Amino acid sequence: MIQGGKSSYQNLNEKQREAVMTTEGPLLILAGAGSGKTTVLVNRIGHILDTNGVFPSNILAITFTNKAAREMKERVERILGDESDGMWISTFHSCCVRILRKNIDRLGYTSSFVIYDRSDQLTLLKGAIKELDMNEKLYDPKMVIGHISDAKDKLISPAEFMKTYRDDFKMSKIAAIYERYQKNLKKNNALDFDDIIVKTVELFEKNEEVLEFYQRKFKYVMVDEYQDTNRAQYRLVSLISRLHKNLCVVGDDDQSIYGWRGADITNILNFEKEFNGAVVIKLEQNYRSTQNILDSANAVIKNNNERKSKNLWTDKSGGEKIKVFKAMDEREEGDFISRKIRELTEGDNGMGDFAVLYRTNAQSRAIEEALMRQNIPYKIYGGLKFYDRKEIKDIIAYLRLIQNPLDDISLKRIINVPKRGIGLKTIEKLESFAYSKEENIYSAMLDLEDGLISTRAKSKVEQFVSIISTLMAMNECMNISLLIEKVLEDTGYMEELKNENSVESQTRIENLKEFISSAVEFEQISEEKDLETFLASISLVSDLDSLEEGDDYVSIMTLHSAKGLEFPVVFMVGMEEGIFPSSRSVLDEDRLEEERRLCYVGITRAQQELYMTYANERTIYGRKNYGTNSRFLSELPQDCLQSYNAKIDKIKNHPSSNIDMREIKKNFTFGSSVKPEVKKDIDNSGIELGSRISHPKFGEGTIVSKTGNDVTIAFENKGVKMINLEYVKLEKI
DNA sequence: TCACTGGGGATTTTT
DNA sequence: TCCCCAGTGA
Repeated sequence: MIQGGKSSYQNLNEKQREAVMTTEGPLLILAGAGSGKTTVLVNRIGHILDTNGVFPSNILAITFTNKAAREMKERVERILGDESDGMWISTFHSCCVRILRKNIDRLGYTSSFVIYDRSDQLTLLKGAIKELDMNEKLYDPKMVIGHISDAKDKLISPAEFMKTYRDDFKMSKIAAIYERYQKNLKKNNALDFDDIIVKTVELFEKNEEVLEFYQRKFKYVMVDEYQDTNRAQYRLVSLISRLHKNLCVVGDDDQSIYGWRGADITNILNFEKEFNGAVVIKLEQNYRSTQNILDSANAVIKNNNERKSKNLWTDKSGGEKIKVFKAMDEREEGDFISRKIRELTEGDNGMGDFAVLYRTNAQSRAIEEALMRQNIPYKIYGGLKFYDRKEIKDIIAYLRLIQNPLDDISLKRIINVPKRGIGLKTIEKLESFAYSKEENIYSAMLDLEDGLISTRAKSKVEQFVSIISTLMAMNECMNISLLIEKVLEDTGYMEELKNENSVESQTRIENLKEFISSAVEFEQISEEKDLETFLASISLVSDLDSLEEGDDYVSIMTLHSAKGLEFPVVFMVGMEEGIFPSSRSVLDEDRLEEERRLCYVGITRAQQELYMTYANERTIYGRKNYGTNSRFLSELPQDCLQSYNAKIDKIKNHPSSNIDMREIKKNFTFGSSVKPEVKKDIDNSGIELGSRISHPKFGEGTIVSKTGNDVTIAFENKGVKMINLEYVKLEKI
């Protein structure tokens, strides 16, 4: 039945084969970096299908990224061909969207729901705060979104949230905002990213027969990157697999770097406890990197306490040493990298062999400038995403409104884009009118009462309605790419851009054209070709999906974005205390361990060569900072290293800083830009870890860490702040 | 309604 | 430093 079926398992190592053969019951595969987990998953799927009575449609494989899903799908198709039809290999989100489209009416939404991204969320949330007559200054929307998202990750409903924080003034206000926000989402027939998971769980828990349907369907469930799952995803997975119990999860606790996004590392650490009779298989043989690279990665990660022990090994012994370079500043750091790349491309390496990885996006500029100076082609991942561009968001807003007229957020976005003389006042009136009738803005616009708005405004609104309703009719009979062109034309959007005739408007037009071609491509490859599916698919993609390895350019990106990728030569830059590990994590053991895992992820991206660089002096947000080497550098084994010029210092937090971290976290404020007051007026020798000082503005505090001229101080009632000694005079107490 | 300005804030972000 | 947003004046 399967081409090359069993015989191909001969290429697997013993552990891998064991993982492939273990198909029944709960299975945890601890797959170290580069240990061939996708190969195992793909072969395992093939093996499951060898079993009598199992069909492709009985298999569900879940990944986090589209890229991973696509890769797995391709590889499965390669060994199974048409046999793979009907199998679900998709991301958590697209799998849930698929389920919701069918059944969400049971939760009071309609199947034409739209998906809100982060900026839509923010708009909606600000509206909710306003409706509740609260002050945005006090309830910072980003902070509130954080709390809401956190709650959703943990499946905490607004009501439960309220109950938990009944006695906490501020948090109970946030609970009220959460409740209103959720109500408004529903009113707009919209889901945010978190809802996609949460609502699916809700659907399953409230509708036994729906759950049963999927439980029966999916006899075998596989989850990739299990270390990144949150509570909600954990719940989802355990619900679906409860009947057959054939749940296989693959993950690496050492690569858990999304804790701050709600990923719950205990999901993987406690798997054996949660799922009775679970088998655990460790894949420790690495096929990617040299021994030196692996030794370094192992040595760094060994400093973490919270982990399942694991030791990567390879039969590729030796290899190039890890090269450490100390630069004067970020400019020299960049030049070192571009020189090295030039040098190595004289030999066997192509531009596509290199990646430059940094901790924060802000670091990309110095790197870009250096690469440009040497005329090195590069591609940057992250930063402003294609779908985040204004013109793309505008056209998407039009499409969303056409699909789902309940979507007030999209309507408000484009009602006056391009300018049609419908101003803020008019929109406000329309909104409160709609609100009073418990309707959405668009439907309110369909039958306007006389005298509500001026006749001038009224005729403008009617024009707008007529454009949209025509487009809605067109959607019924037209394919998407054509519809998009119609939208751009009929709304006057394209015309306005053309009239502007600037370089900027030109790129916007280019981007819109690219958007149209993405629609054309969608029409060619997708089974369902309706607007609904198109909009969902673009809400669920990221720029990272477009990364193609082997191309002739250097890839530059954050360490987070690099997870799952590999490159022959990797540069990890900005290896300085305060940058990496970030100054926000050095005070907290858990966060520091996550930074260390991020470092582990970075190191294990390298196949042959790894460079680590740091700078003495770095300008951050227009201010000079002086740094010391990252503690992670000092954790590397000496005999794996080759240093150009660096003497690596050991970094330690003050051991006896007997400060209660929980207390500090409560009112953690960071990076208050302390204005230059008194110039260098401090005897640096007076600043020691643990010593008590007094700050002109913040009062008394204790010094908890020190890097160059930056000291971090825990203040009695102002939380923790980082102070640059160059600008502020501190008095020793 | 729109263009300008000044203040404040600025990890990481698979979907 | 650079970008976003709220507030202001024409």
